[in-house]
Amino acid sequence: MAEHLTKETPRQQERRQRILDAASEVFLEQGFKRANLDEVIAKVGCSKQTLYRYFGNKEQLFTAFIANEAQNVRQILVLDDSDLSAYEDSLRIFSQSYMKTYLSARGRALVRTSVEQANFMPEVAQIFLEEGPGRTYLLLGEYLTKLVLAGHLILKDPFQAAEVFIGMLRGEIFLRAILSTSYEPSSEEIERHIEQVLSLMLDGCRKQNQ
Amino acid sequence: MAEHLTKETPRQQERRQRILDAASEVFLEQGFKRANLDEVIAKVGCSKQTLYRYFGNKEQLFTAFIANEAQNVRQILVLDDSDLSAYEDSLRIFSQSYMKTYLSARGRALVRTSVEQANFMPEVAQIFLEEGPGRTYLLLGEYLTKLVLAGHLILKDPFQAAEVFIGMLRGEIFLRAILSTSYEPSSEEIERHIEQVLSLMLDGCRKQNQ
DNA sequence: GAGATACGGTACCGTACAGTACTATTTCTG
DNA sequence: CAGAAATAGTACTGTACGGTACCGTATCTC
Repeated sequence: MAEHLTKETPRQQERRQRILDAASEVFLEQGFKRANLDEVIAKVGCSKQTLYRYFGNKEQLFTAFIANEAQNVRQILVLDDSDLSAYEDSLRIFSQSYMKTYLSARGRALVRTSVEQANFMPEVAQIFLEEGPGRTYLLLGEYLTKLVLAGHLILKDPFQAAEVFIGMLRGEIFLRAILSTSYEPSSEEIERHIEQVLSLMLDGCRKQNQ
Repeated sequence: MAEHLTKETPRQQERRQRILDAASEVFLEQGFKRANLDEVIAKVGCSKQTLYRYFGNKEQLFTAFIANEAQNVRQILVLDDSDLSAYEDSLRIFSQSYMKTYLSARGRALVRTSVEQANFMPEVAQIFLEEGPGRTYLLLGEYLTKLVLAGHLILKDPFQAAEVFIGMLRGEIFLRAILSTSYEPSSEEIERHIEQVLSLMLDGCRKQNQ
C-alpha cells in the first residue's frame, strides 16, 4: 500500500494528503454519487488536472478515501492486555471507544457512505468490513481467548462470544444513529447501555473464585 | 394516507400500483440518486407524464416507495400471544422471521436505500425507522411485558430487554449483510445464532417454578 | 540556467437525467 | 354520442458533472 509515497517529494505528499482530506469531507457529507469533484478542488485550491493525476478518477479517489478511513478506525480501537485481571475495565474502555467512534458524526457518515456503495463497489465495502468491523471482531475474540486461558472467564467459543458482544453493543442505538441524523443519544444513555451489555456478558461466565 | 385512492378508478389504482412496483424495483437496485425514472416508465410501459401526474416528482415517488415497504415489513413481523406459556416458540418464530426479512435481498436493499437517503430526506428515514425497527421494538417490548405479568419471566425493564434482544439478534450478521452483497450466511449459521440469542436472553430470567 | 515536469486556470466536451411541452389517441363521464 | 380527462409517445430544455485539452507559470532536477 501507498508505494507511490516513496516516489513523491514531501510537497507532493502533502498535496496528495490535502486532496484526500478534502475528498473525505465531501464524500462523508454527500456520499459517492452526489459528491462533486469540483467542490473538492475548490476546497484544496488545486486544479482538476492535479486531482486526476494523483488519483486517476472518482472511483479510485473514493477507494483511497475508504482505505484511509478504515485505517484510522483500526488505530483507535485497542484492547489493553497488559493486565488481564483488569479485564472488566479494559472491556469498558474498549466499548466506550467503540461507541464513541461509530456514533460520532464522522463514524456515522462513514458507515452510511460505505453502505451506499456496497452494491456498486463490492471490493470497497469489503475493505471497510475487513479493516473495520472484521478487525474489531478478531481483536475482541483474541482478547476473550486470553481471558479464558488466563482463567478469568468461562466461554465455550470466545469468538462467537465476541460476535454476540459486539452485536449487543451496537444494539438499537447504532441502527438509529445510522438511519437518523437527528438522533443524538445522551452520554448517560450510552453509559447505561454499555454497563448493561457488560453485565449481561460477564455475569454468566465469570469464574466463581474471584 | 392514500386518500387519493378513493378518488381513483380501479384502473387508475392499478396503474399507480404498477408504477410504484416498478419504481420500487429500481430504487432497491440503484438507490435514490442513481435510480433513473426513464427506466421506471420503461418497465411500466407508461409515459413520463403519467408518472409525474401520479407522484409529482422523484422525491415524492421515493417517499411513497419507502412508506409502502415499511408497511410491508410491519405486516410480516408478528408475535403470537395467544398462548403465553409457549413464549419460547413464539420468540423463536419471531426471530426467524425477523432475520429472514432483513437478510433477504429485498430487506438488505431496503435498509441500504434508507441509509443512503438518511442525510438528505430525514423524514423518510424517520418513516422507515418508526414503521420498521421502532415498531418491532414496541411489539417485542409489549410482548415481554405480558410475559412478565403472566409470571413467565423476570425482567426489570422489558423494553430495555427488547432493545438488547433485537440488537443481539441482528448481531454481526446483519452488519455484514448490509455491507457486503456477497455475504450469504447459511441457514444453519442463522439458526445457531438465533438459538444462542434465545438462550442468552432466556436463561438468566426464567422463573424457577417452570 | 536549461529542459522537464508539475501545476493553476479556464474553457470545453459529452453524457446522463429530472422535468416540461405538445400532439395524437384512447378512455372516461354525463 | 359529445366533451373532458387520461394516456402514450416523442421531442425538448436545462443543468449538473465527470473527464479532457490547452496555455501560461511555477517548481524541480541535472
